[in-house]
Amino acid sequence: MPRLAAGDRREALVEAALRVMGRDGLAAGTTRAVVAEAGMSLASFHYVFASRDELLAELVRRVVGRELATATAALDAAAIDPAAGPADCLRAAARGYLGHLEADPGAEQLMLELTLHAVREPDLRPVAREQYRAYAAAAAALLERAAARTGARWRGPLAEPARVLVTLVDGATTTWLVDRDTAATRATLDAAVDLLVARYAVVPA
Amino acid sequence: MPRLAAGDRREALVEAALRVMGRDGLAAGTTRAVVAEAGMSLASFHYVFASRDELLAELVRRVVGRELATATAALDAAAIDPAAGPADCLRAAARGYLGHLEADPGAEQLMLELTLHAVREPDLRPVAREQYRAYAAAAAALLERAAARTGARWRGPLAEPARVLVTLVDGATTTWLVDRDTAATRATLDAAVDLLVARYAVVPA
DNA sequence: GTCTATATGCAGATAGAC
DNA sequence: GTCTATCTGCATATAGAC
Repeated sequence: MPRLAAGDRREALVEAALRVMGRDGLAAGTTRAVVAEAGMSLASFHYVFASRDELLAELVRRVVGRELATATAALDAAAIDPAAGPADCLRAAARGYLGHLEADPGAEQLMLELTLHAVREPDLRPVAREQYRAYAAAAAALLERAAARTGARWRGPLAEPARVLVTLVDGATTTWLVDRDTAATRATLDAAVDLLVARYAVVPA
Repeated sequence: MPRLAAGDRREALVEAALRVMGRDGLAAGTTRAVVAEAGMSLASFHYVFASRDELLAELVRRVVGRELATATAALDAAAIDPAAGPADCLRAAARGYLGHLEADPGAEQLMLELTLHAVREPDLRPVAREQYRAYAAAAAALLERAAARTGARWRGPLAEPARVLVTLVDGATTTWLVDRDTAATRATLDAAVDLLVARYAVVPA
């Protein structure tokens, strides 16, 4: 193995962990499985990470960052049609998410597993809180953007509908992972979006 | 230890597992930890359960049964006020659930951990599906009862709003477990109930 | 920086005496 | 039916040569 900078090695290990744990679950992502996937030795792992939990914390931060980037990109793409209303934008974003979930279910399941694990571990709890603060902020940004692009506006503070949105995506993910009923999940999200817009948005005539 | 019938021993082990895993998580619920909690020897475990997964399957079935009983009881209690509408009933049921979640967060977290674990294990996948079928049926029964008690009725098949309800409760649970913000979760559920009723219910004047 | 080899401990499951 | 003792394997983490 060539000599790698510590940062590059951390990066490679995070990517390997994502592959292994996405495929077989958080519990299957042992340090040994991760280094095998990365083609490294076990000692190299502990050279750049003090512990497995330190890897998990970095994993969450990295994936959340990636998700946020994907979400804003999807939203921008959805708001191109000038005749679209905020409900159309949000529906398109929801479908985008659902497509991503279908394409790589393991990744989203892993995030849920990580969240539940982090909540149990005192050292990782702050990471989970940060993760959900980021989700809420992203949801608020999504709502704001959907309104701005369609000339609508939202009643009251964004925090409430943003939290409803996060709750819905979380719940829809869990439910879909169990029954894999994409049509039903799409219907649920579509209905939820309509409800959200009906209650919180002011759409110009 | 006295000689116990196999059935009684299974029951005792399931209860012990619920305590240990509710407290410290699914991963901490090793066979050894469970038998220690139950005050039994390790061999007794394998005398009545072929494997740990068999215990987990029975665990899910038992808790789901208990949850369904609690949910219907709470609904009946909520529908006593003759002036209540379906939204009032559902709000009361949501608050009842939230109270239960606050009183014993570990139990609900454990159910989520079990669901995600079951989805990964081929042998347990059918258990998870059964669990969510039961949730959906319970949600439909809840909606039906809320309508019947208040003279309202639902538009279209119950399956769609029932799925929305399950999704919401799932998502609200995850979100609450992370930030423990009861007020925000209550607001989310209240808003969601209003939305649900506005879209799906026909309330008599 | 990178490796092999190892320390240490706990997991699920079983053997076999009583 | 119930127990102690044990088999077997894998976990995280570290020591120390190169």
